[in-house]
Amino acid sequence: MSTLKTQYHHGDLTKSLLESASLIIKEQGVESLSMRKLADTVGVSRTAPYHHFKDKNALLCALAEQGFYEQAKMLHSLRAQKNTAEEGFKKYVHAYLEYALQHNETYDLMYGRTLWKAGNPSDSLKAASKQTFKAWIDWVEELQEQNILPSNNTPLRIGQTTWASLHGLARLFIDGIYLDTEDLSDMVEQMIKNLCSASA
Amino acid sequence: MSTLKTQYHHGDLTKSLLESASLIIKEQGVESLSMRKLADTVGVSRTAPYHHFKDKNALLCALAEQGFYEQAKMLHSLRAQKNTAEEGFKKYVHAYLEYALQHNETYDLMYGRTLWKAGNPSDSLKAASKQTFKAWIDWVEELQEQNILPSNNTPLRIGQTTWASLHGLARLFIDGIYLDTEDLSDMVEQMIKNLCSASA
DNA sequence: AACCTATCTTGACAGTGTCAAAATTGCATG
DNA sequence: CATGCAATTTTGACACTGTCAAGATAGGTT
Repeated sequence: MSTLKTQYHHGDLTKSLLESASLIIKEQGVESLSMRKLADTVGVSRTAPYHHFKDKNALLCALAEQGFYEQAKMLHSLRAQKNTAEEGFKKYVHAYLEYALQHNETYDLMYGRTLWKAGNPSDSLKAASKQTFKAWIDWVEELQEQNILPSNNTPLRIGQTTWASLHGLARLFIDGIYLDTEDLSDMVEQMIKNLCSASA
Repeated sequence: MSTLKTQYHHGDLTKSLLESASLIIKEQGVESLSMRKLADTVGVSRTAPYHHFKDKNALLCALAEQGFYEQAKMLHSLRAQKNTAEEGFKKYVHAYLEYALQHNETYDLMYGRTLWKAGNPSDSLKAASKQTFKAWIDWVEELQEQNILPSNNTPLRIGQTTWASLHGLARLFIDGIYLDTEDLSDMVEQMIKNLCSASA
């Protein structure tokens, strides 16, 4: 038994790596995160990180997973507020996009091709994402009952399409296709109208 | 004056490079396209491509630009068909997603972060994209007049949000987040309902 | 025939991810 | 307390990447 599992040489390399990596991608983008530079900034040799993460892919998966937990926390705190169902939904949509834009690099890892297509999403990442999605679908079902989202299809379908819409909006900004963030709130408002109108 | 500008050693390297690159990304993804391997498959030395494209970035920009022209062609041929406005729109939505999924790697270059955020979109790429977008907005205006798309906002806003929705749907599949393409057509149908319902 | 210039090649450099083997170090046991 | 074990870190190495600089080649023009 040990009191602190990773107090050997560095302190807590795993944690340090994640924090440093998170900072680097936030400030310089995922593509300029290299295992070697990361090791260097943490003050450790090139290959040390490989004893804490199998891969660069594994490191990125861990970052993405953190993102899902953060996002879930946000969702829960929003649902805890006493809002009308409609207000709650609107606030969530705004919050979703705010999160996406503010943590754009993490968002990209969570929902981008880096991990899901080009990479190899870890089992725990898949689990985290699935859980988030399930929570969303459950809420969609409620919102349908409350006549806020359209009921012309199953919760799954409505959940998929509305999520896709938010996701698409997020990506346009995140990926640098749209740059005037001034238009954003207007676009979000219009998107909400699009999503809700079918239930009116 | 020369009859064939690039008949020197290879034939038409520029064209060969684009074709080969297009094939490689289609079959193996953008991330496994390397300038060196590309040069090799075309049968030319490592740095030969650099006399035809300043950069890897420039090569990718050219590929993306081609994509925009293809997509524009598709749009025009669809508008040439004699459809009701509504049918025309529906067909376009389906066609848009079909194109995105079939040419997923090109689509990613056209609308992804590789060029627009991490990279450096060329002027002609920007122009092509802007033109495509403008054509879309013009059409949206028509569709609003024909009461197919909602009129509760400007053509620009409606164009932005509906495009974002389609884009988001496309990305979910392209990026490997959604894998059951069986659900696709259902999701597209629902998406169309979402987009159009506000005008009913 | 000579030259110019577009084209292509060879050599080189800095950077990447990551494997294998060696070195270090802290903890628990004899 | 010493010894050994296992977790941790390092050094060395390899194959790969993009791309610059300098030289070779060869087609068209004068």
